Amino acid sequence: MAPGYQRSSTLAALQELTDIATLLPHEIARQAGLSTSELHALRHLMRAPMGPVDLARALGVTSAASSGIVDRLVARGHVERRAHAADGRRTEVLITDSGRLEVLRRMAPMFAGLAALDNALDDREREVVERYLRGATAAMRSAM
Amino acid sequence: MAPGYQRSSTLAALQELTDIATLLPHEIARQAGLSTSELHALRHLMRAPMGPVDLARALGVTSAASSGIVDRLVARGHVERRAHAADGRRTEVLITDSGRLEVLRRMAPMFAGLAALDNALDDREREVVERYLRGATAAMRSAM
DNA sequence: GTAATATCACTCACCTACTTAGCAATGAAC
DNA sequence: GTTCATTGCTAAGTAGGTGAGTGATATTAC
Repeated sequence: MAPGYQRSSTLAALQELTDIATLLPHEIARQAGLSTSELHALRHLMRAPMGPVDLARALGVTSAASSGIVDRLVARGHVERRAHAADGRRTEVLITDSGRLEVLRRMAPMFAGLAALDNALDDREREVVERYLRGATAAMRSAM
Repeated sequence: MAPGYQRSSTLAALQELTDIATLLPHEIARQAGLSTSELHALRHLMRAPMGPVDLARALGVTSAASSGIVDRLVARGHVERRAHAADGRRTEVLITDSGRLEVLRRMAPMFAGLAALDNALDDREREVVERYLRGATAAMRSAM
């Protein structure tokens, strides 16, 4: 936290949360024997299949790096490549059950905790929390 | 977010915040011409000088890597090494004005936004937000 | 006081995972 | 049919990490 800004308990809590949020993917990846890029790739692919170039954009890397990430995930049986139905240039990368499970079982404790936390909020509290979270996101975007 | 868990607006907002929080150091580092490890080193050193091994622990890297990080920051004029007053094995790494400014001026918009957000909370709201943030942190720790 | 052990900070060799540049195949626009 | 754009890859090079080892220094045990 910067000098000149009053350090409040909410700002301290936010700092701790964002520090943990940065560490978590590294730790989950380490447990799963993956790099953080591989883990993030699996997280994106859990939502829907995507092509390597789309995956590159989602991960913020080049298409060359994306090819390598997909190669390594294929080698582990976590994803598979398929030809695109309509566009001969493209491939589609789909997560396998192995890949999906690798992510889910490690993140399940977090999801359960977050769901319980969320369910404990009443409507008014939820509104306050959401406004704060969106405000914090906007504040961070202003430095980007 | 995992299937089976109800996706609420607060969980969506939290997801967006944690994604941004992960991207922000990369973007700040890129703007400053630093690696993310170098940026995090500067953030730690803004609080107090520390030795390379302490810095290694704080950053989660080996002492070899820490030496390299310090080397590169010295080369940029962002830190300096000094001999330790009492322990001949140790050095102390101190941030310079250049290094401090490099971090602060890029993060100032975020700090200002977060301070404004914080100041807009009344006591009851603050209690709700802090409880939520600490709960979210605990949920993430449970997956580590 | 001396020896054994531990710690600090570094160097070196090696490795991983990225980038840049370039290419072949394919699709879009004309 | 030609030109331009996109996809996805390979090859070469780079950045930044680790593990192992080293010398200097401090601490502990005797």
